[in-house]
Parts: sequence; C-alpha cells; structure tokens
Amino acid sequence: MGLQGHYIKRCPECGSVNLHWDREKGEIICMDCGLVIEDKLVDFGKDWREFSDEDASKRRTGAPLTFTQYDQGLRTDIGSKEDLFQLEGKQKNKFFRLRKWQERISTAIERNLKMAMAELRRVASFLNLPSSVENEAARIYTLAVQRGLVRGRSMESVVAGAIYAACRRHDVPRTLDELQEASKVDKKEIGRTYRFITRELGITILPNNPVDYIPRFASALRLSPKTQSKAVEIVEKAQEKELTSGRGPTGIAAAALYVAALLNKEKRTQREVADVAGVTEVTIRNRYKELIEKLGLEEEILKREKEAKA
DNA sequence: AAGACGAAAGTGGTTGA
DNA sequence: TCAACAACTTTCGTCTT
Repeated sequence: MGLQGHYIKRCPECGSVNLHWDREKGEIICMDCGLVIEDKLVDFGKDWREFSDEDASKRRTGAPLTFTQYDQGLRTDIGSKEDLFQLEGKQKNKFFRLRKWQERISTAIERNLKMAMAELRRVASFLNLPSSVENEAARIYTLAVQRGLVRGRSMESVVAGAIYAACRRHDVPRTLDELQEASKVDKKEIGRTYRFITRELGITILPNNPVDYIPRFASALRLSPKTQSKAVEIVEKAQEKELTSGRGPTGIAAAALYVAALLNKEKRTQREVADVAGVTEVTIRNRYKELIEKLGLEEEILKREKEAKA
C-alpha cells in the first residue's frame, strides 16, 4: 500500500523514501531505520477517488457515514407546527406529549453524544488512532449511553474507556498513561470505567500481546529494525515457555527490548526503556532476569559485556 | 556520578471461601 | 464481603563502572 495523498513522503530521520504505512495500527514505519512516524499525521488526505462514468455510483459524496456522527443522520423528528392543522382534540394533546418527551430524551442524550463525540475525536486524533478504532470507540460509547452506563461517571472517563477498549479490540494498544495524557482523566479512573463498560456490554477482551507494543517503544528508543525484530523473537520464545501469562504486556515488551538492545550492542539504560514503556526499572529487571534465565541467554549476554569492555 | 541490583513495604485489583 | 494473593510500584541502600 502506497502513500498517495499523504503529506509524509520521506523519513524525517534518515530521509529514506522506503516507508511502510500500517493502516491497521495507524503507524508509518521507515523500513530503513525503523522509525515509527506517528506525530502530526492528523490529515490522512481525502478518501475520494475518481471513477469512470459507468462506475460513478462508487464515488463518495457527502460525509462518510460513521458512528462518530452521533445519530447516523437518522433522527426522526416528531413534526412541527405545519403538521398540526390536521389534528384535533385528543390527537393534539398526544402530539404535544410526544413532542415534549422527545425533546426531553433527545436533548439529554443527543447533547451528551454530541459533546462526547467531539471529545472522542480530540483524543483519538491526539493519539493518532486509525478511523476504524475511532468508529469502534464511538460505537462502544453510544451503546454505553443507551444502557445508561454513563450515569455517575464523567463523560470524559467513559470516552477514554471506550477508546481504550476499542484500541485493545483492534490490537492497536495504547497504554493507560497515554490515554491519561490525551484525555486528562486519571488512569485509574480510565481503567475502572474500561472494566465496567466492557463487562456491562459483554465485550470480550482478549489479553493484549506484548509484540504489539514493540514497534512504538523501539522507535521511541531509536533502536534499529534488527533489534526490534530480535525483541519480537524474544517475546515469542517467552510466550512459548509461558513466561508471559499473568504478566503486564508492557513489562514484557520493555524487557525484551532491553535484552535485544544489549545483544545488538545498542545498549539503553533500564531507565530509558522503563520510561518509554511506562513501567519501572524494577519490573524490567524482574522480567529481564526471567528472560535470560529461562531462554538460556546468559552466556550470550556475558559475551557482549566482555566485547563492550574491549 | 550514574547505572544496575535487590530487599522491603505499599498499592490496587482479582479470586475464592 | 473479606482475606489471601500476584503483579507492580516506590523507596532506599549497596555495589560496579
């Protein structure tokens, strides 16, 4: 897949034109230096293409129909005064009652949804999320509103929770810290509402894969693609040996990157890795110890350390 | 002075009686 | 509903480079 209609044509790091656009994850990866470009990519260009005349029906006109339009353009209004002259007596009363009801419901729900969708757009764009995830988040939020799950919670926290859930469902993981930064909602609160709404809506949450975090972390640490794939390899081996279950995926990803960097002579400090992964050095150490022990990597590490001295 | 290491105590969430 | 539990964090002292 090329990058037609996109602003970024070259890697800002090494100038390479060999870029790969991972639409699923909303990331652009430089195939030469491994940089993941995700900043300032809000404008993904127009989705419009020119079709020949017989295919004219495929042209997209008007705004795309998505859940971020809070009612999908399908609101039915109970008519206004022009329809009224046909009605008499009881009919008239019924009419007014219905309209009053609709106003109550729609002003409450629709105003909420309108605000929420604006917030959702803001946060999704801050995190550079692909539109598929944004739509999923909007769908989840809409369901939550319909079930009255927002009551007693702030709109912002439910939006953040919906986005977090949508990210996980699409294997586009963002950490709770990132959600917190984007939404200004406390991460504990986000976690709480996330768990609540997924449980209430019966959304299945598969535990997310540490591998999904690696490209972004590796890029933030400016590690080579070689180191990156080494880290993926390590995580996969760890998964085979069941070292990953019950552990935080970010900690695994971080430790794997730390080890991979050591092995490829691109050493980063534990603190550097810990910071980008949003875990502590202690966690890295614990995971790292398990990894080299159970995967028989001790000698290799020692060799590297000797080489580093020489 | 900075990084790595590990012990100990604390936090928040899950689980099972 | 409560206590035990596992994972992770915070903090701090020690050792290495």
